[in-house]
Amino acid sequence: MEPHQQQNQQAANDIQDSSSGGSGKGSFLCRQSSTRWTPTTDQIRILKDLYYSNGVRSPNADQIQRISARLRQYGKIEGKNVFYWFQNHKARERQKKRFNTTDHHHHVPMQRPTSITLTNNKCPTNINPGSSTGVLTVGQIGNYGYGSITMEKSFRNCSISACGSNAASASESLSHNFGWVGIDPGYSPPYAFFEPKRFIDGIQEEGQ
Amino acid sequence: MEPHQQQNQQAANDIQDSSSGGSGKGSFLCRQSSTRWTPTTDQIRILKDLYYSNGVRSPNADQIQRISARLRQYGKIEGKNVFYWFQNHKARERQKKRFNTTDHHHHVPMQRPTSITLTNNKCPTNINPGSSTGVLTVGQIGNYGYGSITMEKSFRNCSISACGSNAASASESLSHNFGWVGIDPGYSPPYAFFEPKRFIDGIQEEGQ
DNA sequence: ACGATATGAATGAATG
DNA sequence: CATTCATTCATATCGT
Repeated sequence: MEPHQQQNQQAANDIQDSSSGGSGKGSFLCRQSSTRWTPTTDQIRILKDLYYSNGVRSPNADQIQRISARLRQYGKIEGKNVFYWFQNHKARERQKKRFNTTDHHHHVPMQRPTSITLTNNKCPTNINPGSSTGVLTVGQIGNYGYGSITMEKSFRNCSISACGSNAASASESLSHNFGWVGIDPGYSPPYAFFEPKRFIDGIQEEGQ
Repeated sequence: MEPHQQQNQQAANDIQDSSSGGSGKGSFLCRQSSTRWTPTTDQIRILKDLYYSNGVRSPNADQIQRISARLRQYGKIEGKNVFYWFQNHKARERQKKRFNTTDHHHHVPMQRPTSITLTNNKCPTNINPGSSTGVLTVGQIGNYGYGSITMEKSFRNCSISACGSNAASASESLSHNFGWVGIDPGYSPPYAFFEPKRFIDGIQEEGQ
């Protein structure tokens, strides 16, 4: 993100409203997919300000509305744009950090290398805490627990296959089984609607 | 959501299994590297059909079993996939509406007409309904016509051609729409198949 | 023009 | 059910 944002851009704006245009692109009938939202500098500035100065990471619906309403002054924008922006910004900051922690900053492709892409995420053995790339993290409004990037629960990375327990799951891959985490009979979550664990195969026991 | 259906579909994934028919094809071992389910177009079509035409929102374990069994003929799939699909689809439909609408539906104790209810079709560039590749379109079905299954996209190096034996599935797509898993086509109960309230709070047919 | 990168958008999978 | 995370696709943009 920081490396270089798109600095140019006309603030002007807002562009074509709908349909239209046909800017080149070759295909008409572009259904909204073309011309994805391109934030203006002002919008980006405000978004980053919210992100870094106000600690906003995952705004809820209400906040999103407010934010998008505010940003609308600077160009066309929708709620989902704001939503995705925060999602992406957060995810990418994290992702970038993940590569940077264990190793020195190298130029890692980190993106599908056009080849094998095993994408084997190395379980970050130790994420060095406190490397908040300039994040101020003031206050941390009402977020859930994550506020700072540093304390993210990245244990999720270890993913399903490895983390665990036995490698037994690897065996059934040829069948129709589910490499899904083993069920834990007897485990009844408080908020149990029915979890997928229940019906996966033939198990599908009673309703909890 | 659907403006561009992506991903290489169809299974065959499962690691390098037998490369029957895989032939040279450039690089083998492309292997999709993803452990997550990638629904085929047919599977998506059916799921949407269930969702929009049959009002299926939160199928219970039993329904999930049947649905997944039915979808299995179009590609690898498991119960949890169906479960998650409905969960996500429903959640996103709501969420999108939530932060995109100008109207705050805050719990107003009484019916106060003052609410704005802009209800503007926030749908960015609404796609004309009914574009869902010929699904039946019974009842009202909110918009969400985004079908665009025909759209072809650039795949990555890892082509999926070897995947085999589907492709034919596209043909029958228009016929058996109503042939729901265990139900006789022809009699399509609105929401008959799931019993009201299973073990959780009934949420199923609330809205639309 | 391409190729690489940055980033918007979408969605499967989980968790609370 | 809502929220969040991870992954991947699609495309705008920049560099050479």
